[in-house]
Amino acid sequence: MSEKRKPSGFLLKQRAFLKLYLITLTEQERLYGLKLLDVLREEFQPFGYRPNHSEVYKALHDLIEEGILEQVKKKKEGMKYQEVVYYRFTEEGYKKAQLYKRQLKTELDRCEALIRKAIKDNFS
Amino acid sequence: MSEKRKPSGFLLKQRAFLKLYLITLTEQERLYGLKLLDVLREEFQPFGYRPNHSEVYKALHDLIEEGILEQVKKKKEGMKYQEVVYYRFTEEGYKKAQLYKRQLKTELDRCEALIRKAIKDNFS
DNA sequence: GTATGAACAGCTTGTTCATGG
DNA sequence: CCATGAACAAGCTGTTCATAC
Repeated sequence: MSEKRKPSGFLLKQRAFLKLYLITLTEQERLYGLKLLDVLREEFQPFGYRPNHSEVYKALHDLIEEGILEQVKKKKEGMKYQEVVYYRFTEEGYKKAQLYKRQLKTELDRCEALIRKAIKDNFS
Repeated sequence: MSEKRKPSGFLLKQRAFLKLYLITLTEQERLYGLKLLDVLREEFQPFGYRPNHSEVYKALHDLIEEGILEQVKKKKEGMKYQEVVYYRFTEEGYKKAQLYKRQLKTELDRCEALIRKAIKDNFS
């Protein structure tokens, strides 16, 4: 009775989108959860997109389960006691991350094409 | 306890996307449910998107509830008995539809910008 | 088999709660 | 207050069932 469902292939999901950004941000700079959320919200604010904290944490946890990232618990800079969770690539993780990014590039190109088609088909 | 949830403003939903196409197709040519589905599937097939029949019906029903479209039950061309449901704009519907399309144009532009930003941010 | 529609079930995601510093 | 995480619940969407021709 419980079958797995095949997605119709509409636009990509928020979770995948966030995972892509989290990989790229990890390549650039080591940050922790809520700080990543801040950065993302600021980046997307002009685009009317405001992710919530749970989605970011779940995306990070997904990347851990896939063996791409691992946690590093550290004291927050300047704080004596506040411990926060930073992320870095695992041994195998960077290679896996590059593969994931290549897949997402294809997916983003597809979505862009779909949206451009809709603009063309409905507004020309 | 049951609050309405505020969307985070990620990409537009499939339902809205289909409603836009159904309005435009109704402007161009009068068709019925499953035929509209055929047309849409053929259009999107190169883009890996294959909507299912329920989503198309639900989108049509939404447009009826919003007072944009109405049903016209007719015999299928060449068929004596097979009755199918065609759609046309209501009296007020065409004006409402143009408003909806203007809103969707803004939304599609926003989504395109978001995707282009993601490509730029993650693949440059 | 084609067509329409509703009911159901699974997936996605936003809100709330719990714990700790 | 900030930070992390899990539990919960609402919303979206794919599959199945029912009805009719």
